[in-house]
Parts: sequence; structure tokens; C-alpha cells
Amino acid sequence: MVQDFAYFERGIDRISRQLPGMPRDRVVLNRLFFSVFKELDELYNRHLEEHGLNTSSFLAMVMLISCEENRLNPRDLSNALVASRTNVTRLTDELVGAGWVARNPSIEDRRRVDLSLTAAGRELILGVLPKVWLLIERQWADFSADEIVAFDLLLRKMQRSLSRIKDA
Amino acid sequence: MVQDFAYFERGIDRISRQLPGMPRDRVVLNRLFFSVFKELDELYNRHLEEHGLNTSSFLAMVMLISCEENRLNPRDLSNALVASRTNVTRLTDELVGAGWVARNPSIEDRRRVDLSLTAAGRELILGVLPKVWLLIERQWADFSADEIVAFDLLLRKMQRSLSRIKDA
DNA sequence: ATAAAATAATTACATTTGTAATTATTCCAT
DNA sequence: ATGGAATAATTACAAATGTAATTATTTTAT
Repeated sequence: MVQDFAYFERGIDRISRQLPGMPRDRVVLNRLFFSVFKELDELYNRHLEEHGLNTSSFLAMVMLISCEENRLNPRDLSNALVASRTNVTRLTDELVGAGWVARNPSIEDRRRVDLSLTAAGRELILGVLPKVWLLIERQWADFSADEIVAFDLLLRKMQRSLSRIKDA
Repeated sequence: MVQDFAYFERGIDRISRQLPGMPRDRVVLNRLFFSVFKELDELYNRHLEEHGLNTSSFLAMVMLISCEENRLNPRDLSNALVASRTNVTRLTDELVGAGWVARNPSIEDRRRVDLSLTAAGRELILGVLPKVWLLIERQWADFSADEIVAFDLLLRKMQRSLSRIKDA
């Protein structure tokens, strides 16, 4: 069956036989990474749905409750979400429409817009966060403290590698 | 600035002060995972673009060249890509339109459709794979063999954990 | 044998995301 | 001080993805 990863590995080996030079272990790693991410995103979207959120709007609200001045520009959100500015504009429209976020012209720079949580938005995200944390704890329940640390280091290393390739 | 992860960690700590009970290390891990994935997806999309592909259509073609009988049903692709059947229908329309994939009614079960690569599709993917492998090698160049193995094991563990939560 | 349930793919429609062009403002080099 | 370049956000539009309903076929329980 498709769901277990051995299926993919057999496929990868079939390609390897048709075309030499495959860095097999790293090809497997990337494939794993993609499929695990999709499952992860799906899981959190499913749990956030009942609160009218998805992983993007949730992260946007989290960025807003966690930022220094309690306000953030669309540009910052775009970086934080690794999403286009366009999409952030639309997302913001949505959150403003729901009454969770306020848009205010920036005082220092009139090109800018300051986004901040409304009282309702703050209340929502403070209610959702503990539920998300419970899910996170279930998700990582089988991992030892050492494994968590190791995973963290590997992801950061991967991040550095990706940004180096990007800049090159 | 937003791009380095310390920025997120300071935000995470600000939340922690507003709301107790956060499993900090694992929250950081999930955030890292999301942001690394987005960067990864972006990188590969950028490199695949010149061949008229993106990560989805590329993986679809890879599944087709790597499958046992050289044919696959839309259903299988949907599982492999962790994408909706609808999206696979559209994706297939696209690949068929480009002349890379053929749609044939299945002999055993007339509800089904067999998808397979055309000669042009096969040629395309055999040309693209080596380039993708070069990128993969750059991406993982800094990782030792041990790190690759460790990462692989952690991702598989994560996959099992996610599928356990899904089934529950 | 046959009717209900299950399965496969697709269609119609909505949502999410992105690229390119536009508008407004600020920065910077003369 | 001022005109060109850079930056911020948005708008118009296109591409990618998803949900629910529909059609065709097969499986299964009587």
C-alpha cells in the first residue's frame, strides 16, 4: 500500500536501477520530509478548523500576540509565514473581517500599516493556544528529550543550508 | 529581523510569559518544521519551474516512472502526494495536456483509470532527475552520514506518531 | 439475482496562494 | 531641493488546492 514508506523506497530503488547516480539516502530524506509535512499540516488544519482558523491564520495571530510592540507590518507577517505579501493582504482582510485583527496606518512611515490583535482576537488565540499545545504534546509524546534536541539541531542545520543555497 | 529563528524564539518566550503551560521545545520544533518546509518547497519549485514542473507535478511523474507496472491510478497518486483526488484529476489533466502522461481505462475495473508516462514524459523526467539530485546533494552537503541516518529515523518516528494520532 | 453499500473518477464550486502591475511614500545621490 | 530608486501595501488576475455532489461501476449481504 501507498501509506507506508517502504512503498516509496521500492519505487526509489526502481528509479535507481533505471538511472545511476542517485544520492539515495538524501532522496529518501526529502521525500519523507515532504510527506511528513503534508500530514502535519493536514492534522493541524483539521484541529484549527473548529475555531475558524487554519495553520496560516493561526500562525499570523500567534505572531501578533507574540511580537514586541503588539503590532506587526504585513511585510513581517509575510516573512514569518514564508508567504507572499498578496496572501498576507488577503489573510489580513479575513482576520479584520472576523474582528480579530485591527489595521492602523503607521505613524513613523505612512506607507506602512500596523496590524494588531483586537480584544476578541487576543481572547480567541489565548483560548486556542492551550488546545494546540495539547496536540503538540501528543504529537511528540514518544520522543525523548535527547531526540527533541537532536531534531531541533538538525532542522536548524537544514535551515542554514537552505538559506545559504538561496543566497548563492 | 524575521529571517533568523531567534526572532521566533523571543516571540515564543513572550507568549510563554502571558500563558503558562507551553511545551516550549516542541513548540519551537513545530515552528521550525513549518518554516523549513516552506523554504524547501519554495527552493524546489524555483528549480523545477524551468522544466514546466512544480513539486507536485514532479512527484507525480516520479511516482509514475518508479511504480511497479509503470501505471498508477489517480487514487494512488492522491495518497502519494497527500493531495485531494480532485487536485490529482486537475494535475493529470495538465500532464496529459503537456503530452507527458497518458490516461487509459483500466481493464480489470472499469471505474478506474490507468495513468502512465508517455515517451516524452519519460524522457523529461529522466532529464530532470539528475539535476534535482545535484540540488539534493548541495542541500545535504553539510550533513554527515550519521546525521542523515539520525534525521531519517526521526522523520519516520514522526510519521508513525502522526498516523497514530490520525487513526485515533 | 438483486438491492444497498462501497469505491473510482470527475465536475461544479470555493478557498488559498502566488505573480505582475499599480499607487503611495520614503530614501538617497546629486 | 529634487528627481530617480527603493520600499510598502494593495489590486487585478492566474494557478493550485480543497469540499461536496454526481456518475459509473463493483462488491457485498441477503
